[in-house]
Amino acid sequence: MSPNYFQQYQDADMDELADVIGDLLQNPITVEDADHKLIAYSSHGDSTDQARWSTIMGRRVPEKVLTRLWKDGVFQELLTQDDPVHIPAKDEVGLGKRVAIAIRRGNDVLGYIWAQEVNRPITRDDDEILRQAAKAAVSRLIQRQGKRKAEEQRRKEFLWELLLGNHHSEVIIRQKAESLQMHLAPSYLICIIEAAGLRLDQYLYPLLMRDKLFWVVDGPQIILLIGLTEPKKEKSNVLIRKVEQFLSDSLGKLETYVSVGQVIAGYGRGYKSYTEIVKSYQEALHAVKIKKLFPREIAGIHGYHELGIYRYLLKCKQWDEEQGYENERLEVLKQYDRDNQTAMQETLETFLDAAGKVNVTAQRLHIHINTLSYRLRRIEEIMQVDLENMNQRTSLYLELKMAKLNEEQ
Amino acid sequence: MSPNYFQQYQDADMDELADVIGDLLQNPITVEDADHKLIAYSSHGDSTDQARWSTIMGRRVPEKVLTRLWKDGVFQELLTQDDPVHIPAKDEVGLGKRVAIAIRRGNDVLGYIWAQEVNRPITRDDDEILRQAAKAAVSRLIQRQGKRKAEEQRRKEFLWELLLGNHHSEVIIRQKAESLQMHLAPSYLICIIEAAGLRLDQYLYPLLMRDKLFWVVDGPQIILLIGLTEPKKEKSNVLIRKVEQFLSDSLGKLETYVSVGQVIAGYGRGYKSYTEIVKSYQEALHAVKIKKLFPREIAGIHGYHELGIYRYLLKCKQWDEEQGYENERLEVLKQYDRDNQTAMQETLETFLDAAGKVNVTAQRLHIHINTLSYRLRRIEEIMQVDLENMNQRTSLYLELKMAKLNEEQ
DNA sequence: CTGCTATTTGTGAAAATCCACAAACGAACT
DNA sequence: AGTTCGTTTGTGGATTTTCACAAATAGCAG
Repeated sequence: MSPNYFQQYQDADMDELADVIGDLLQNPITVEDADHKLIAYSSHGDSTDQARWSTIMGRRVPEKVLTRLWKDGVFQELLTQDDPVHIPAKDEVGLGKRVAIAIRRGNDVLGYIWAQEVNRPITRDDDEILRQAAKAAVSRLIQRQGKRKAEEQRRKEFLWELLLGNHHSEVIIRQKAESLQMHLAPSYLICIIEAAGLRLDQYLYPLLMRDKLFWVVDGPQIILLIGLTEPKKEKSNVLIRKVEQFLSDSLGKLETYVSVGQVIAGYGRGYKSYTEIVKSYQEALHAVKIKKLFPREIAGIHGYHELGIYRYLLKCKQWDEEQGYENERLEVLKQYDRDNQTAMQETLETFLDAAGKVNVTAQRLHIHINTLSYRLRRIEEIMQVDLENMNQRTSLYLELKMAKLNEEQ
Repeated sequence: MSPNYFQQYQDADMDELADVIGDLLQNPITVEDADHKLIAYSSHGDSTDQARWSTIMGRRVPEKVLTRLWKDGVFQELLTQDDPVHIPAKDEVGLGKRVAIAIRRGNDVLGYIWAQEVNRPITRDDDEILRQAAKAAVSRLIQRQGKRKAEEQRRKEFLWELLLGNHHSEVIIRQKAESLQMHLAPSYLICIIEAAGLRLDQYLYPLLMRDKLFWVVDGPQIILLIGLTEPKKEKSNVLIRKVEQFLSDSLGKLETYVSVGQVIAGYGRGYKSYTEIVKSYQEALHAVKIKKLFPREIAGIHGYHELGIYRYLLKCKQWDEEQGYENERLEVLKQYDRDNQTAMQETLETFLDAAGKVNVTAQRLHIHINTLSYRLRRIEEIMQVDLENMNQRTSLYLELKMAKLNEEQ
C-alpha cells in the first residue's frame, strides 16, 4: 500500500501542486488543460528543454510539438488509458524524454501532467505518484473549466451581439474582444452549416479546435466566424480558400453521418471591419436559404458571392409580386404541358441550364437531338419568344427559376 | 349686291339658324363641328336620307360616310376652299345629293353646314346664302368651341388624376368619366411618347383624332390613354397590336422631323380596371427611362412587358448599392483593359449580347474568330469565370448591363 | 376504321464551332 | 538589336449545330 502523497496539500493551488509533484519526482513538471494551454509549472526546475521552455513562454504547447505527438500516437494513448505514458525524446521538435498522464473525470480528459526526465529517470515506481497527482488535479481543473465555460459563454454572447448588429463602434468591439481574450482576425467572414437533427458543434469539435474558430449554435445551424490568422496576404482569395477547405473537411465528415444534401452550408462575403459582421451573417443566411430552394442548381456552391443570378432572384420575385406582375408567357407553356402531357417547361429549363448547348440538353433529357430542336421551335411558337435573343433568353431563365419558387413549396 | 340674309337673326341660336337656312334653301340643313359631331339641324324638313337620319340619331356623322367622303376628296375640297361644294349622291352609304360648306375662321375649320337636296335642287345662285350662313355660324361655333375646350380641359385634368392614382373607386371613376363624356374602353394601357423640343400634340393631332385618344402633355412627353373600342376580343394581343400600330405611325411621322433616336416611346401593361391606370403609367415611365439608358439594347422595343432583364435591372442595381455589393470580377476586367489598352469588356459584352454565338460576335467586333476565342479564354482566366455555365453567364450579363448604368451618366 | 395532327426519330448535307498548332506583329525591357 | 510576352491572324481537321425532308408513332374525332 503506497502512501497518499497529496493528502496534506488539499488546499494548495495548481502551481503549488506542480511544485509538490516536481519535488516528489525531482524533475520539472508542467500542467496543461485539454486544449494544451499552460495551467501551471513547477518553479525550481533549474534545467529544461526547448519544448517546455516554449510552452511556458507561449502559455501553450507549440503547434509542431502537438502535431508530432499526435502523429506518433502519444495522445491516442493518453486519451485511452489511465496510466502514465513514457515518451522517448524527440529531438527534432526540441522535446526531451518525459512522462505524461491525462487528468480525467470519467471519460472526459480535462488536461495533462508532464514530467520531464532531466534530473533523474522516472521509472514505473513513480507511476503511482503521477496517478495520484492526476487525481488531485481534477477538482482544480473542474473549477478552472467552469471559469473557462463561463468565459466561453460570454464570448458566444458577444458573437451573437455582433451577428445581430448590436454594436456600431469598431473601437468598442475590439476593446470588448480584447477583454474576452478573443483575437479578432484582420479579415473574416461568417459561415453557416446546417444539418437537421445533428449536434453540429459536437461533430465538428475537432475541426473547430484545429482552426481555433469562434462559433455559436442556432437550432440546426452552427454559425462560424472564420478569420485569417496571418495578416500577411491581402488577397481575399486566401480567406475564401480557407473557408472552402474548412467546408470540404466538415461536409466530408458530416456526410458520413447523414445523407448528402441533408447538410447545407453557406458563407457571406469577407470583411475587415467587425461592424459589418451582420452583413456577412445575413449573406450567409441568404446563401443557405437559396441553397435550400435550389439544391440542384447551385450544388457545390457555398459562397454568397458565387450565387450569381440566385442572389437577385428572391428580390426580383418579391418585386414582381409587389407590382402584381405575372408571367403570362410561362403560364401559357405550363398550360400547354398540362393540356398535351408534354414536357416543354422541363425541356426549356434544361436547355437554358445547359447554356443553349443542344447536345448537352438532349443528353440530359434522353431525347433525340431533333426532338429537342422540334420542341424548342414549338416553345418559341407557343411562348412567342426568340431563344436566340440574349435578353429574352436571360429573362426566361430568371422567370423560370422564379416560377420554381412557387412550385416547390 | 345680294341681300344680307341673316342680319335679323343675330341673336338666334344655332338651331334657329339652321331653321332659317333651311327655310331659305327649302331643304333639310345639318350643322356639324370640325369633328363631325352634330351641332344643329333644321327641324321641319319632312323627308331626309339615311345619312342625315343616322347623323342626327347618333349625334355624329357615321364613320363609313366620313371615310367615303375623305376617300372621294370631298373634305379635301371643303378644307381648302371657301365656297360650297356640290356633292353627288352616294347611295352605297345612304347619302343623298347635297351641298356643303366649311365654317371657318382664318385657316381653322370650325365646322360644316350641310344642305340636302331633296325638296328642290340647290344651284349656284344659292351659294351666297350658304356663304353668309357659314359666316353667321362662326361666332356661335367659337363660343361652342370655347365650351368644348373647357370640357377638354376638365377631361385632361381628370386623366391626370387617374395617372397619379388619386382615384381609388372604379365606380366613381366611371361616373365621372360618364359626366365628362369620356367613353372608357373595357381594356386600355398608357403609352408615352417623348421628343425634346417638339410640340407632340400638334404633330400627332391627326393620329390622335383618328384613334379618338385621350391624352395629356407633360413637358417633352405626351401621355396617351389607348383603349380598345370594340370589346369583342378578350385577347391582350389586340391591344398590343393597336398600340404598336399607333407607335409605328407616330414614330414614322415624328422621325421625319427629328432624327431617329431623339424620339422615345414606351407603354405599360394593359389593364381593365381604371384604378390601375397609375400602374400602367408607371410602367410606361419605366420603359421610357430604360429606353433612354439602353437605346441600343432595346431598340425597337416599347412595351414594359418586353423589357426582359432590363425590367429588373434598376431594382437589382439599387439593391446592390443598398447592401454595398461590388462586382470585383468586372472591376478586374476593366482594370485589365486600362492597363493593357485592350477591349475585353467590349468583347465580353458583345459576346453575351450575341447569346454566345462566336461568329456573330466576331463579325460585330470586326475581329478574327480565333482572336475572339483567345480573348474569351483570357477573360475566363482574368475574371475567374466559366462562360459555359449559364448561371455565371447570366449574372455576368446582368452585372455588365448594370455597370453601364454608372459609366454612361 | 380512317384521316388528321402533334410528336418523335432518322438521314444527310451545309454551316458553324472547337481545338491545336504555327506564324506574325507590336510594345516593353535588357 | 534582340528577347520576351501578350495579342492577332491563319490553317486544318474533328465535332457540333442547323436545317430540310421523310418516315414512324400515338392520340383523337368523325
